[in-house]
This record gives sequence, structure tokens and C-alpha cells, in this order.
Amino acid sequence: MPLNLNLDRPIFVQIIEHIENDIVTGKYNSGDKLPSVRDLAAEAGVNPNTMQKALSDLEQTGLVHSERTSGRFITEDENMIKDLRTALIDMEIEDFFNNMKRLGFDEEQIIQLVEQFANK
Amino acid sequence: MPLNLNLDRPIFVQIIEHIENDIVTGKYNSGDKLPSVRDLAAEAGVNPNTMQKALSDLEQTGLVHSERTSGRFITEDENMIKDLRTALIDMEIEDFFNNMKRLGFDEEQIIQLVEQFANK
DNA sequence: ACTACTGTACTAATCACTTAGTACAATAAT
DNA sequence: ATTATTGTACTAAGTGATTAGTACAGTAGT
Repeated sequence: MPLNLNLDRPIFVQIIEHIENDIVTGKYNSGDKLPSVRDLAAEAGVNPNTMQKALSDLEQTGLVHSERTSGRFITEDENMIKDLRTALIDMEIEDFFNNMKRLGFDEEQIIQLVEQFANK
Repeated sequence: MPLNLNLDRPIFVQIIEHIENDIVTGKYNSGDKLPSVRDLAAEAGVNPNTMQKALSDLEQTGLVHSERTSGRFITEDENMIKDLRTALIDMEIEDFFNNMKRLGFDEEQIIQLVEQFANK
């Protein structure tokens, strides 16, 4: 996967979000070993340094941890993954509502527009 | 308004989005004169250079135009404003659906979650 | 033992964004 | 006429993101 990179936001942030998404959606499972920094960088089409920055930042959240010379692994704490999933969903919906309100809609109108879009 | 600035995206991009929002929501009307670059910069709490970059970029979309020494004005083309409003709304909803699908939901579930959030 | 692979660390160079500061020409207001 | 305000242009400096390149220590597989 060449990874959808947006130039107006730091690449390492987008990588973090992408990996978080892969974890909460079960693409990676609790305890799974991640590909190496170099392989992930090659897959994503970015410099290994950029990938390492993304991973070491991600590590500080506890979501992944590295074994010095054997690889990097997803946390075994399944509750942490579940909580992150909930948090990401909440943020997504909340941001959407805020953005739509900024465009002049109230909650009732937002629901209408969403239903309308789904039945496009 | 001190302007909500997010450090992980270029400030001038956020300024552009903010002004676009003010235009499509009628905070600025067609033909209105904008405050000066310096005043807008002071209000937003950014450097005048940053504000000028935002405004001159915004100008290339035709949404605003500058009269060399008398000021900067919102377009008189009300259809352009209406079209931008529609485009921004569509993009917002589409992005939301894409992000939620990436989190593993289908359209039916998205609608449910949105209704649930509104009645929180 | 040897080889390949792992995460990690470091320097250097480049680029975009931001800020500070200064300056100029044209219009508006007085 | 004079003054203030307008958009615009320019240089210089600082910061952060990215890339390129190199290197090292520990582990796994052979």
C-alpha cells in the first residue's frame, strides 16, 4: 500500500494515524509483530527516518512497544485498543458535527444531510 | 476573534479556510470590503506576511479580489459563493463518511451513530 | 562462527512555514 | 499639499519536517 500522503500535514503524523487505524480495525491484532522500520518505510514510500519517528512517537502512547533487536509489537492490552477505537470514533463524529455547525447547520439538519447523502 | 490555530497544519491554510467559511456563512457578504491585511493579521494574531500569503492565495480562486490601493473585496459573483458553499458541505460529509468507513462502519451504521450522537 | 536482520543514533542538507523588519507606490481623507 | 492607509515586495533569521547517508549493538538463523 503506497499510503495516501497529504502534503499539508506532517507525514509522520499521517503514518501514526494510519497505523492506529490498522490496529483498531483489526488489520493488526494484539501482540502482532510489525514489519521492520525499513520495510514499513519502503511500503509507505517514505524515508526510514520518517517511519522511525512515527513509530517511536507511537510508542510513547503505549500502543506499540519495541524489543530492542527482535522487532516491534502491538500491545497485548486489548482494552487499550478498544478504548482507542472508541476515542477515534468519538473524535471523528464530534469533529464532523463541529465543522457542519461552523457551516451553519444545527443537529437536526446535519442528520437530514447525512441520511440524504447515504441515499444519494 | 483570536482564531483557533492548529500547529500541525500551515497557518495560512487555516486562515484561508476560516475566511472561506466566513464568506459562505454570510459573515462577509458579496461585495463587502475586507479589513486591511495588517488589521486582519492583528486580529488573528499572526504576522502580516502570513496573512498576506493567505489572502493572495485566496485571490487566485477568484473568491476575493484586491484593488491595488483601496482594499480587498469579496467577489460580487453570488453564484460562486453559493457553489463554494455546496462544495464545502459535500466535501465535509464525504470526508466524514470515508473516515468512518475506514474505521469499519457501513453507511447504515454511520447514520445510527450520528443520530445517537445528536441525542447524546 | 558467520550472516542477515533488528531497533537505534547521529550528522548534514534541503525545503516550507513563520516571523521581523523595512520599504515603496497609489489612493483616501484632511 | 499633507497625512494616513492601502496592497505589495523584499531580505534575513529561526524552526520543523523530510531525506540521505552512515554507523553500531544485539538477536536469530544457518
